[in-house]
Amino acid sequence: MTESTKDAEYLGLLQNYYAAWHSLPSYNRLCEVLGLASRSAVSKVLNRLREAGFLDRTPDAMWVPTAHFFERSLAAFHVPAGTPDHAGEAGVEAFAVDAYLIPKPSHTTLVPVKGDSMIDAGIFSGDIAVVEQRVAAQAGDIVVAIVDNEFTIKTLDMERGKYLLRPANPAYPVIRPRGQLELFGVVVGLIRKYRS
Amino acid sequence: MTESTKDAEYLGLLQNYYAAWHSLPSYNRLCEVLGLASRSAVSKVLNRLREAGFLDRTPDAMWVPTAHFFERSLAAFHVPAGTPDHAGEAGVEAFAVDAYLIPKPSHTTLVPVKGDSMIDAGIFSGDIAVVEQRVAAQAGDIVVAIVDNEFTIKTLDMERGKYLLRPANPAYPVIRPRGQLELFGVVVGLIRKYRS
DNA sequence: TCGCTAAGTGAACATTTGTTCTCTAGCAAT
DNA sequence: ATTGCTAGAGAACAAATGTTCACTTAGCGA
Repeated sequence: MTESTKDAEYLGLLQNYYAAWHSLPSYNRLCEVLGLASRSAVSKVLNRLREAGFLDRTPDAMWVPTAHFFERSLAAFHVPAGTPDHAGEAGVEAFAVDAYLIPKPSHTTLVPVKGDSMIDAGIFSGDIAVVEQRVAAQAGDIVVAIVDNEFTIKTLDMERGKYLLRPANPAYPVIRPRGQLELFGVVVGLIRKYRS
Repeated sequence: MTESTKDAEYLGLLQNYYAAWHSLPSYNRLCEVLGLASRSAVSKVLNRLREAGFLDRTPDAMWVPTAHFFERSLAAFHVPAGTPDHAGEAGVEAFAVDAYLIPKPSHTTLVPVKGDSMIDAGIFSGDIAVVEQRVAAQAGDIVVAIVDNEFTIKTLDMERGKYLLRPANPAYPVIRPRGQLELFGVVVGLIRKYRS
């Protein structure tokens, strides 16, 4: 059961539509989106995509995307090294962004980054930090801490048995908490979006 | 115009349903999900949520969640001691990450980054670049280009009408393509994962 | 060339959809 | 109490839904 080229194209169109609207359209709309003239053809396409594992149905028979639907192609080559052989573009594998970045959704929060105190660590203002909430961390972890009632992102370090928060920017001072260090969570990932 | 407590509850139920199925149910199903007996009540709830900015409709009048729908306030979490002023910034719910980063799934590839030639731009070895494949780009864009049969990620710039590729690391030279510059795509996002 | 298969068309169908209307119950303010 | 207001119930409706059927077309191998 080879994945048909045409169906892959249909899947791409569906993914684009879903990315724009966060929802799958009705059959009538699908005719336009997929470039088909009849709803019965749409029905067949959807059933094929379900058999391929990209779609599923709710108990109410509504079409919904599966985890496979959200997988993206991950280029096998590295940048800049590597041998492109880009004609084939072979060796792309599936990659689910959400599952990769957020293994524990219930304990994870996305925190917008403000300020440039971690600029040398490649964390810029406007980035979004993926924060796993927990109370314990190790020296070397990048953490979200609460200092003077404000959230701040810094590298956690230890000096003579006491924790301190180290910025990654020489223009900022090291923070040595007076009492207990209040930890919001550990930064486990980073998201950045370019352009608007 | 106060945000009703009941509506907030309805919104939560909707968010739960959406988290489970990645789709909004039909009115009949919504009656069960929201605990209402009549579809007209459902209609009113949805319209209220639209006015509050959590829902919208496609041109085909289908209900879809808006960006607000996916937002989750930091304040919703228990923060140990104190009320940090997080300046009204809000987190985004986990499953929206994918849609946030990848507006055009079918033209997007994820490319692992190797090397430190873009380190000053906050792009490190091991990061994953979100690359939108296209042939045109503007000066200032970070692009994935093909130079000497190798993929490379650099900032695109123009000098005297000719394109050149500028690294974000003084240790690397500017690349001035001899002939035509071959573009693989434009970097529209970045993903980084800390620790394993 | 002949068939075979799969993909797409177009019409018909009973259901279901979402909307609109009127009506009732609860709540708040006076 | 009475008045107003809103949330929700319930019925009625035209319109749209998704499925099924028989039919056409295109591609492929023998």
